[in-house]
Amino acid sequence: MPELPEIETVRLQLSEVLPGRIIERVEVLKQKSFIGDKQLIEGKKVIGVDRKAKLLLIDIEGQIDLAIHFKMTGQLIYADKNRRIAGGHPTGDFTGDLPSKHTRVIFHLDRGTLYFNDQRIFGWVRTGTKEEIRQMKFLQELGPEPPEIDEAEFQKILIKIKKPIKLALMDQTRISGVGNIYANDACWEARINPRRLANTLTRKQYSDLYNGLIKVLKEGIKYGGATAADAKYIDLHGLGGHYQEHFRVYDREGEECLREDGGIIHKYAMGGRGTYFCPKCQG
DNA sequence: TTAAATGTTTAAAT
DNA sequence: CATTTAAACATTTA
Repeated sequence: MPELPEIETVRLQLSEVLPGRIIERVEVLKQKSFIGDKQLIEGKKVIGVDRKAKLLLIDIEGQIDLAIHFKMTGQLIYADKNRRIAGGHPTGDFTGDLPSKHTRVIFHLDRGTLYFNDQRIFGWVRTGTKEEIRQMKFLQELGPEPPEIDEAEFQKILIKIKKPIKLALMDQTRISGVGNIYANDACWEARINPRRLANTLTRKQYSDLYNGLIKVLKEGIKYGGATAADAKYIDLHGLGGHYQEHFRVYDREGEECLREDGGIIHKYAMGGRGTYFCPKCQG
């Protein structure tokens, strides 16, 4: 569930258990999922857990970072004899036997175990010195994330982009952290058609969009991110977030618009991603 | 059987 | 060269 609120939720949860732990051994089950030298972190202590947009950064003693990108289906599960903390793409792996068939990397800790699972193998785990990680192309090209830019800066960035507003919001090199769910919901909040070109909004629309985006991102974090609606087994164990119960338009095709204007949420593909909107209030 | 899935990454086109 | 679009990546589920 890789979007800023979901990764932030994972960060907050892991911050409760990882600091102070020693990574005794790293077991790589899928070579494609691991980049770098595992010996850089073996035997080292975890200092803290940070995040940059959708990238999770685990701070390791000795100026080392462990960067983890979830992409579409990555998940991180911490398990010890007392509890299990899971975040990322919601699947039965959260509560089933570990390692599962999707486990790609296992971090054996002095107390507990951290599993990196990734169904589609798009995600990656990477080790490096803090400098090496900072120099990564991905981080170098990342734009600012919404909470750290104000309304004026937000407008300044978007007015230079000549593509549909929803795609502009999802362009990580311009604005980072926003993915498909929150881009869809932010457009609804601001009553803007997702297809509208980013450089053609009115002053008020930039303002509404900025506020709408901040609102849905904050709400996403508040509810612990989104978890697939069909992941009941996860809710039963208290391992899932609840933003999905507050979706404005995402995954609501055919349902009534929340504004009670009688609109029915439509869905179509734009940029290869599901795009949802209400033809009445986002016409 | 075909389509789609919370994201980049790379190649191609403009 | 900078910007935008399309395909690719690999697997599972509807």
